[in-house]
Amino acid sequence: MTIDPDSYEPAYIQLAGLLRAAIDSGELAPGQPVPSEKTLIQQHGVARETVRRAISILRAEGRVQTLAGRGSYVRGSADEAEVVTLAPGSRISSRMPSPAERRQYGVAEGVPLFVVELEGQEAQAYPADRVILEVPSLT
Amino acid sequence: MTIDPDSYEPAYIQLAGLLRAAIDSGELAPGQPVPSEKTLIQQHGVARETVRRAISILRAEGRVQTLAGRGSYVRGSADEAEVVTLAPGSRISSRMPSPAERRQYGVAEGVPLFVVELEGQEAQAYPADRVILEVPSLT
DNA sequence: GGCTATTTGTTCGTATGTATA
DNA sequence: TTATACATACGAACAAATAGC
Repeated sequence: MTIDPDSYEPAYIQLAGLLRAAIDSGELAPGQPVPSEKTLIQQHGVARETVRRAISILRAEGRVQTLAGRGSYVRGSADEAEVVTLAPGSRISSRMPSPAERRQYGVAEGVPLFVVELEGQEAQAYPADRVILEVPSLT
Repeated sequence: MTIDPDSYEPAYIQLAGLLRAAIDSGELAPGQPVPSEKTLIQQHGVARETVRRAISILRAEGRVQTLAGRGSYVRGSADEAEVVTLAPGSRISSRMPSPAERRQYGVAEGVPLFVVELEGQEAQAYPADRVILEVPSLT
């Protein structure tokens, strides 16, 4: 699989696609490191910015986790997600957090934020990569 | 308000903060254009990439909308959001969509995706910038 | 503790293409 | 057509974090 610089599709999108496919196929299994930037630059003959943009896409999709000075690692599909039960009448929105919200709620870079609002109560927020919301069953 | 290149805080984060504050304070009102890249480069004495990264942050937060060849514009806070009612037993997660998902569900660039799963049914997905999820009241 | 190699993070410069006015 | 503005992509440099010795 190679990257076509003349494609209508930007190189960083192509590279993200290659890496996404490798993850989805199991070629890159959870816990395994994604090849380093330098390796990807050499393997695909692209610039560093192209590699970094591709990685950032996978990070935002929750597929990999990047550690400064170490590398990027494939995340498990359902690693450890806390289940939060929703109260009746709750309204849920999701968006990217501001830095202040990232700090306040402990949200990783590139990860969306859940905002749960309930009439007469203060809004609650959760990192979307570590929390699943649940509507209680009737039983 | 100025940007300090020697700060521990990256210049693009500082600039995003300045612009965010300008939007939140109403100095930049909904519908108004954000200053152009060239203007921001000159006003703050930073490189183009610094400006572009700052803008991309605001875009991901849903605060601005960027139109190629024109500029970035401040988005209205609660423009028009569809309310989707959740069935009992639903489980909700949120993440950035892959390109295929963006096409399939009509999600704008930099906007998270809601994924609603219900036992025994196919998962449903919604663009998080146009949809609010609601847990029905008991009444 | 330090030192070194590796890797990611940030910033600048430059160039080309595309879309809009 | 020209000017403006955003999108992509290359190269380069230095800083910061990490790991191993």
